[in-house]
Amino acid sequence: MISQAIEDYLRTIYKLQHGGTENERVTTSVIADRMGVAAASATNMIKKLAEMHLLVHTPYQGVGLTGAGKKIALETIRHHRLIELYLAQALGYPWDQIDAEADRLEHAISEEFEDRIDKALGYPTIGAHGEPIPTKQGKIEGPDYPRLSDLETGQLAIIRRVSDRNPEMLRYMDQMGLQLGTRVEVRTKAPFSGPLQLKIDADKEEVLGLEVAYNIFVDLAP
Amino acid sequence: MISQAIEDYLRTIYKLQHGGTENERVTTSVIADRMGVAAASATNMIKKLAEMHLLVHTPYQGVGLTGAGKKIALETIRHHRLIELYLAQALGYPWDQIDAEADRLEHAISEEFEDRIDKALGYPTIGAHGEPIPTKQGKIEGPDYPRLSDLETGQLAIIRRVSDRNPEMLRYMDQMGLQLGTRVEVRTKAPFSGPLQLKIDADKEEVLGLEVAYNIFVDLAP
DNA sequence: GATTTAATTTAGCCATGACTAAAAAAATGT
DNA sequence: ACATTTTTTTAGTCATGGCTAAATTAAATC
Repeated sequence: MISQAIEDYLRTIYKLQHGGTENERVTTSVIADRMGVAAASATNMIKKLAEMHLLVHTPYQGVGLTGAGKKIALETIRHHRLIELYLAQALGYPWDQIDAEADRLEHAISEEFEDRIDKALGYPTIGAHGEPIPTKQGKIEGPDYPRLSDLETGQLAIIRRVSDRNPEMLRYMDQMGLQLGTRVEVRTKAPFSGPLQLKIDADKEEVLGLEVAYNIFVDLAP
Repeated sequence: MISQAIEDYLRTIYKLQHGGTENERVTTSVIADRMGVAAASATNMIKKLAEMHLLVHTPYQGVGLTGAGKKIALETIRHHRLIELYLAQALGYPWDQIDAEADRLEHAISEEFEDRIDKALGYPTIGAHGEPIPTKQGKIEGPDYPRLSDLETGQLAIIRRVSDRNPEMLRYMDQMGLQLGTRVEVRTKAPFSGPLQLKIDADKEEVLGLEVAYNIFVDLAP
């Protein structure tokens, strides 16, 4: 049987394989860290998931999801993102709170519920933080946007996606007026990994640290 | 800690104490039956709940909730009924499906979520099957409606509440045009616990079995 | 009142998924 | 190359909440 814990692990592993910087090995300790459990607990679950053929484990090396594992991960991610979007759009939740709430709800919903909120939202393909929402068939695709921190002085862009990992950072972005669709222009970029000076929405100028900029993905304006 | 299982047991026990016919003892076997578990499992949980002072258990006699136990039960019932109503009103669920869905969701929601759907629904006091919704403070009150099966020939009444226990029965009521607010008139009542002949909504006549009528509560029209 | 039946409890087991402590393997430093 | 540190795994424990089988108590029947 597929328990909640299994779903959580698979989702976490999927996101580590993909979301993260390319070609990083997905190791026991990274998984344990993300799941907030002890390394031994992660080892146990990895062993179990390997026995269930949901992932392949090379001891001391890391894991990789199988087709079956990926399928479950994507279903779980779909649930999660649909719920997030529903919380934001239908119930007016701010975007820094939806991840935590969706974490709890995603395991409790039925297919019926998923279908109904999907319909209520108009069959969306993009989540509340700009991430692509996997289809019911388990397809996921979305553009590979560059990070705001990679832009050069003078470049103009539109915010298309943000990392949802740190709620405090999301709140900070809100404060700065940085949302999906916001137009930003890099006025100056300080050397040695310094902060960016941004023009936001052709409106106001702000200084933004590189760590925040690293978690914002943009579409280069033509 | 208050686990999901504890909440489920307390809610079930509360409903057995109140909802049911008066003065029935709430015994281990009745609880086990309603929870769908073996009697021994219920015994274990009852023991645990008694140790937590959430109920008082007289061995071989039955249980009674303490103030603390009742409080948790009512919170859980509030969650459940708010979710049910939300599913029906906001997502268009038919009333025979909301109980099962709410069962799964009720343990997953936060206070924040409860507050938001409460607000979205306009702070309702009556649930989707006509049951009173406990307040946040744990107060619950509602009229004691007579059962449709207790009416006499010729009486006119309005449906105010139905039992939500049997989804199939709810579906049947729907088919017959029996909903909250529906006006019914008892045309004839067959003797020896026979069926009722009803005029529904001054519209059509139908014959209704006594078991169904027993699960419908009505307001006597003046 | 004795016996049978039904309800309840006890005893002991299982799966899940956490944990700590210790052992083993891999990576790193000198 | 060898010692140290870090990562991973193994071993063994715990709490939760189910289960069955057997024992006990209460209720019902003769």
